[in-house]
Amino acid sequence: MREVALLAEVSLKTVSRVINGETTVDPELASRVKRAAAQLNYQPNLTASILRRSDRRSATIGLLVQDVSNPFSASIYRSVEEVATPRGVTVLAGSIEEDAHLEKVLIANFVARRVDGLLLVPAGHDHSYLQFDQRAGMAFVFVDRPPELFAADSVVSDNRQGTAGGVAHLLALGHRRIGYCGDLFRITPARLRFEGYKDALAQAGVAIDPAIVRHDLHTTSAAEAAVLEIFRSSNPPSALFSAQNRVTVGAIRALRLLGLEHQAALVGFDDFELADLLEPGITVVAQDATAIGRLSAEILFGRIDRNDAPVEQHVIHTRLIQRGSGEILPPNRGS
Amino acid sequence: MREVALLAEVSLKTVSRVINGETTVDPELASRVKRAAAQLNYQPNLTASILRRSDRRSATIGLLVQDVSNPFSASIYRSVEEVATPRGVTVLAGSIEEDAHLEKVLIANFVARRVDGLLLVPAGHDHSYLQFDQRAGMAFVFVDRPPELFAADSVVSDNRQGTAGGVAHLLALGHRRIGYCGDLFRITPARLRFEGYKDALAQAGVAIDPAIVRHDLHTTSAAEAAVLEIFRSSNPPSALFSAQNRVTVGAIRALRLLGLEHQAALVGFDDFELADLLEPGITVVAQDATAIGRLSAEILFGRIDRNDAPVEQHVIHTRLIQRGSGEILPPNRGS
DNA sequence: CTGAAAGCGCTTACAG
DNA sequence: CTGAAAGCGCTTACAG
Repeated sequence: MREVALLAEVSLKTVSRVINGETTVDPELASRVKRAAAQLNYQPNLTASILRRSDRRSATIGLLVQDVSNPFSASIYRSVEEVATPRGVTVLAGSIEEDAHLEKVLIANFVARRVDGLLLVPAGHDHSYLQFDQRAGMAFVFVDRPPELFAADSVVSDNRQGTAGGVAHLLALGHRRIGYCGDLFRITPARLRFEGYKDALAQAGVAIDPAIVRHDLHTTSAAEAAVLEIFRSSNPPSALFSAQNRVTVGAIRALRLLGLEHQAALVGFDDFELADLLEPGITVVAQDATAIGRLSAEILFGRIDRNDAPVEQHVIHTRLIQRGSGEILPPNRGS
Repeated sequence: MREVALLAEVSLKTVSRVINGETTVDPELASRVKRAAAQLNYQPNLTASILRRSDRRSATIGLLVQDVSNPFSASIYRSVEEVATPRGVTVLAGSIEEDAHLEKVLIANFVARRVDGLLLVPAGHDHSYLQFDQRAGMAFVFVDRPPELFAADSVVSDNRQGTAGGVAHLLALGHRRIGYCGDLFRITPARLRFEGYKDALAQAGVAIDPAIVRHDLHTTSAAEAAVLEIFRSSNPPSALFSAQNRVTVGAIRALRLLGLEHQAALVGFDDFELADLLEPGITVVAQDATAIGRLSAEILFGRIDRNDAPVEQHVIHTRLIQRGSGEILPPNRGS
């Protein structure tokens, strides 16, 4: 900028005005500045401008998910971007990989870069360490999982009711022995989904059998192995609820291997591409990732603008989509 | 930092030394500084530090893909992150959406934020506008698509040979009438894949019939409509090559609707999750997105460290995976 | 409408 | 081992 000013023979301040599109500049001077900037291939330095500016806005927000390559995370990312881009805001993203330490490292990094706000799918269970940043004006919105020991807005699915609805669907068809396979139990939505499973069974007066319940299945292959084990046991269930998208894929693989895909009913939590093209089609409790991402981003921008509104938890409803796998009848009721 | 210095009763420079972990500080002073920093909840400002530092490294790279929610892009993103994170480098990402203008806007934004280098899946066809940034020291690596009118490293799949191999596979089974459905024709890999299709047909002495060739199919639904049309015609092909992952999904949907999934052979370019669980399993020419992302990132970091090596194009090989849909025989040879 | 001075939070280059 | 001064590229707050 200094060089541009020298070449255009104006002051630094005049160059700054032209670059920022202020209208109170003599057209003659403005065009001289523009010519000089083009000639020197001047590139404004946003970071310097942010450092000095009084509002201190960086026009950047951070998004921390567990794994950018999981389709659920990717959909959230995409919908956040769709809210941010029209505002001229850039999204910085990162993957936490269910590691509470990595969560802290990435947040510190983003805070050090002075993002305007942070969208967070947290791995940890104590977010009190964020209170200093929050007091210093950092805006936080928790996505998919609520904050713990910390007050911030959140946008989550109705994990408990959604799961209860999916399990109730199986119960209504006459299933009485329904297995359950879930993601890492320490993750709040995983715990809530299990609560929903218990709710539905209790409502129907069915006792839980720990022999057909598995937690902490975090990869497709772990889920596959668990489902194989459950269905190879002496007293297998007639139906299964898989409480996460990767778990559902593992369950499908296991049932295929056993040749049981048309005998055992399956309902999964979270929808995925091609679920309708499998045979049978996979019945799911679908989350609305797009709505979650969009609302989270909108709330974050609201917080960034004025940080005084009371903290709220927003619940996005899930929807049961029947495609066949969840409508398989139990043996005693089968045709 | 100034406030920390005041509270600890040392100079600004001493605080800077402690924060940056320099060892030439009296332990007594160092601990006083640390206490003061903790008490004031001091957060270092990375952007200010970068602005002043002589090497000017921001420890940030930019990644521009077409659509972060496409599984191919998501895999690249993930593998780039796996190279960047251990180096303490943050990845800034954005979606170009096949819009050459948006490409320029996002690049300008990233350059203004002084990223150390840029990984780019380009939408445009004239990258000469990047030469000023390149001369100013910005490192570029083109991913999945080569640069045009511009010299930079690139990492791409062997689109032409991979497609030729997939089509040759169908020809070897006796298919003579093979349809082709491709993504936006202006995209270089789309064009190269079509070249590969033509290569294989020419090699086998089979003439191309434009009636069963479609380009510019950019969404699943557009591909589905095109495939419906091709197979509903009076002279449908016995096999189809779908040249992109979304196109393949559309083709699968169309063949299902027509009840032809076990009659018409299908080979797709780019692998996707669950391809093996469909009936029939989908035969694909698989790209190694992880290798592409990883190599691209490594080359970029090499460029950032020393910018003098000659520009290279790296080709990552594809691999034919036979799963059933590509092994369906033509009617005259059918059992 | 234009510009000279000060300063954002930090590091450099130097002197002690 | 420690610190006072200058400056990274920009904007603010003011005077003209």
